Amino acid sequence: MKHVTIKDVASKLNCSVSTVSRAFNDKYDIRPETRSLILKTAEEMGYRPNPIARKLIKQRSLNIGIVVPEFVNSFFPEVIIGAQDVLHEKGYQVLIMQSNESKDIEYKNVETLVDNMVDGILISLTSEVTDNEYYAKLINRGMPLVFFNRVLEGLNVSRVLFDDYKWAFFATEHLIVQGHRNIVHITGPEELLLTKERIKGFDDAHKKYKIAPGKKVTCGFTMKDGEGMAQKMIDNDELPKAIFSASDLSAIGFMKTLKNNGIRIPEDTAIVGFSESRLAENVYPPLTSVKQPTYEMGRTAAELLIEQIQNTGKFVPQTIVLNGKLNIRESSVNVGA
Amino acid sequence: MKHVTIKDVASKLNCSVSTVSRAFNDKYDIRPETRSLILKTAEEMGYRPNPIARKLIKQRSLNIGIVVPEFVNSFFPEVIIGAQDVLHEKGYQVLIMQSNESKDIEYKNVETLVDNMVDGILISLTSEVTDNEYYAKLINRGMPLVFFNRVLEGLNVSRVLFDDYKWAFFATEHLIVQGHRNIVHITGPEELLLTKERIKGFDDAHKKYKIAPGKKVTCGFTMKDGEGMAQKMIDNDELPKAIFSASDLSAIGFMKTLKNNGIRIPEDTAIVGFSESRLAENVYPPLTSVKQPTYEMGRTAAELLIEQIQNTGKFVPQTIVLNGKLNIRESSVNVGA
DNA sequence: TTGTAGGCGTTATCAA
DNA sequence: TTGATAACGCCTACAA
Repeated sequence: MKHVTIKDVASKLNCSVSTVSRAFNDKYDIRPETRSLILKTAEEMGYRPNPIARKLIKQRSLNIGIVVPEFVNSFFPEVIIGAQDVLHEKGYQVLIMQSNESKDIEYKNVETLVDNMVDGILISLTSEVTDNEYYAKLINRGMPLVFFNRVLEGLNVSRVLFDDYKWAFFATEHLIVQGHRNIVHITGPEELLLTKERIKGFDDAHKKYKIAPGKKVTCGFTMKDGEGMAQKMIDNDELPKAIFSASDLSAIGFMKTLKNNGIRIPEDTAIVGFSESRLAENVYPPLTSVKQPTYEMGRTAAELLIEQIQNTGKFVPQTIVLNGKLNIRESSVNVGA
Repeated sequence: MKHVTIKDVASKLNCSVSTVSRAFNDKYDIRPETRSLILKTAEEMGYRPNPIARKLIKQRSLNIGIVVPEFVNSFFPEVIIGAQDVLHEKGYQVLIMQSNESKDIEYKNVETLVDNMVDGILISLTSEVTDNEYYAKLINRGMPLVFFNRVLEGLNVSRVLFDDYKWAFFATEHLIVQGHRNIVHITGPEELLLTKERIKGFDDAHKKYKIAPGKKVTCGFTMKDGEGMAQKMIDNDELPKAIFSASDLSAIGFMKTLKNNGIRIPEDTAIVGFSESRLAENVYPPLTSVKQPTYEMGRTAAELLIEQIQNTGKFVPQTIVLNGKLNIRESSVNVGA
């Protein structure tokens, strides 16, 4: 497509390109009448300064990139909306990229954003990313970066995360208080820090009540993953009395298979999910789940990033831990006892 | 952040920038050894051609923009994944923007993409966009464009949409066949073409069975919208025997209020949704809904766009209508009769 | 096979 | 207050 350029405007008005440029850059060394004439003419001609050329010379874009591992769950979209609200307000445009849980795509996404000279990046990692090297390099090159939700350790970078340990602890404790002694934790991908934190919370809750540690099984975050896990347990005849799942979707998939097999929830098996989605309160039976402050996570990450961009050099990375809430519903309430 | 440039590489190797450039552009007028030496050195130095500069000179970016009105529903994310699969394969990077159902943000998003010199745009409109003017201009300027799902009429542009008329007809017919004669259609925002099509389908199904036309009430696409609508009907004592809702979310919100008021589904009021979300089969009772081919919609739109980009000028815009499926579940099956 | 130079659309520096 | 000109990083005739 064709762009009207600064030259077109200049030649139409018989003035130099620098004058036109000045009119658009709010410098004061230009006569007001000239300025308004230029602006008017440019408007008529449909001229808009080309930000590509501008980027090239200014080395900044007023664009921010957001990279998420997936957005089939409502979790990331909600975070993005929070971030977007802050960034738009500050005059930034937001470019979103999703990595489909693939490390290769994630790296490509980041490169694309770097190539497009975004001023900063908000990122949540795919589960395939386990080592620091790539991002250490990026940070070293001076790209303002904030990790959220799925983060790495050992990097000098800001992070916004959820207190996975604490809420896994509470979720487990809730099941224990309901009288359960045979709880299985369906974890997320083992590489994720949040998985490790949730496992720790799960174990410590057992310790507090002096119960033998519950079993852990690794599982993905999708509904299909949950369905498969349930089927496996049923087939092996090792379905526990209670399940604490690291994701709502896998919990709901799990429930689905149980229901199809005539197993009652919570009477036969109680279930607690994590990372509340809109699904939780609408499935049957309604699912007990840990609610995370998604919108706030996006806002916080965005604010941190902007602060960093505005204070390059003297900015000290921080880690902000957000709080949550356990929504108790029928899927875990011991109606029998 | 600092970029290694072509000059750095050239001076390191004591050659000219054009030689380096050539090495990266796979032209054959370069000695293989020179080429591989340059590539190797560049790699070591961390040089990557700056696509901003490249865009400026080539006037193309290998980037495609996708603009969606929202992505809280899983509908648009699924479409995006379909489009992304095609585009990645063709070597394009995908920039996603969401408009939050606001016309202003939508236009800004489009401008940002144009400014970033994307090679084409896939777009689904916010409900606030009702006139052609803005997009007519964009098309006129030569930006390759494909509308999907939420489209405009009267523009010379490719469109991928769903046969809303047909499936609204079938959904309604299903309720009629179940014996219902008092069906209310909860529509989407009136401005949307798809809303009009669904209303037409709803009415024509009534005609076919020679039943007096059912009532229509306008409503948003969110769960809250559905909840409010149900409450209003209950308060006014005008709850019908059957509901055909233009969105799963509003249908589910509707169900929620009904359940809270002790109204049985489908015995007291039967419900059919539209645009199947993952929720449909997991809520209680499971919701009858029209399933749309989201992933395929994304693929098709992307393919159309690429075709258009590759044949600028001689490309003839097409409208592709995709098929769907009615998933019949408990929420609408007449158990009483 | 390689180098030189002009240009993509801007902004910034210096003269005028 | 305005204009010429050199960047920004790259590509591509054209010349060597």
